[in-house]
Amino acid sequence: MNSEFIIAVHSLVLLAHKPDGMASSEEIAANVCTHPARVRKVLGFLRKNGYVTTREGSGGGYRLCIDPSDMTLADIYRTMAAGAIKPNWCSGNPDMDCMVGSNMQEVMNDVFCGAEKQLESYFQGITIGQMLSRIKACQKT
Amino acid sequence: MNSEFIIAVHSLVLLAHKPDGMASSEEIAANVCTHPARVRKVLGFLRKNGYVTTREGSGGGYRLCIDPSDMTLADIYRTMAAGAIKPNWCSGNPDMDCMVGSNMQEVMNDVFCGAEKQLESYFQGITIGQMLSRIKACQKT
DNA sequence: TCCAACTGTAACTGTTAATATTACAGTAAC
DNA sequence: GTTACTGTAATATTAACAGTTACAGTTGGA
Repeated sequence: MNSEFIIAVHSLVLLAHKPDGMASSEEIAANVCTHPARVRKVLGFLRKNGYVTTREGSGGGYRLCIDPSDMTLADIYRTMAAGAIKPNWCSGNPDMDCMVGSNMQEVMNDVFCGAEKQLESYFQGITIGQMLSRIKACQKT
Repeated sequence: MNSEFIIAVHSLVLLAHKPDGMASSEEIAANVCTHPARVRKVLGFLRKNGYVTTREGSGGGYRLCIDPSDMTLADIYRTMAAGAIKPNWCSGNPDMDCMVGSNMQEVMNDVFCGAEKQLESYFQGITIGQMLSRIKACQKT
């Protein structure tokens, strides 16, 4: 799994938690524990997909523009990490003479496509709002 | 996802397909498209978990010792790639002052554990025997 | 109008993980 | 005892990933 998915989710939860729903890349990076440039890259994707708005210049930053309970991890997965569970390495070779070796890539591909759908349906059931609730629950205990 | 999972599945399907259910690391490696030493490593794991038997020395090799229709991808996943969908990178830090940053690791971990279970239940529904059937179906078309 | 605080991007570096390769000891069949 | 294997460790080699630097473009306010 792509770690940009994690950065995206963490950033959105943080924005949902902030009273004014806004933060700079520097503030988010400190919370996520990474470099501001990386946060800007990830949140740039989220902006292009309509999850946040950005304001450049002094006093600028990122702001959530969707209700946290309407945003699922599946949306973010599709945006940031689609196809991430399938390994980039693959076995066999379609030009091969053997039935197994020549068709394995196609069959394996189908298997991972199914796995991806399964994963997406799981992520579909978790919203950013729920993530925030879970974090609050952690805090109490 | 770990590519050793793919090598394991491919090797087992190949063994299931062979009339005598047997092959050497060299033969398997040529079919999978990797190095024999890698195949030996992966099939060593499978031997330790009781899926294949090996015979050293001349005329030796690997032999399937479980019915292909009793062996699911979930078994292989647990053996070769457990925990593979969770990224090794993680955001936040438990020692942090912020509620979001300090609890994100734990919540994210729970999310990925759930995802893993979901994936395993999907793999549970696919056997090595079915993989071979799918490959035969590919061949016909 | 200039300065300070931001985002947007691209280029580059360093580090880690994945894969390939080599090597050789151990084992079994002929 | 020679040949054909597995088992395993060590060592390249390569690709992926995260971190960093740099700078142009934008905005708000002194």
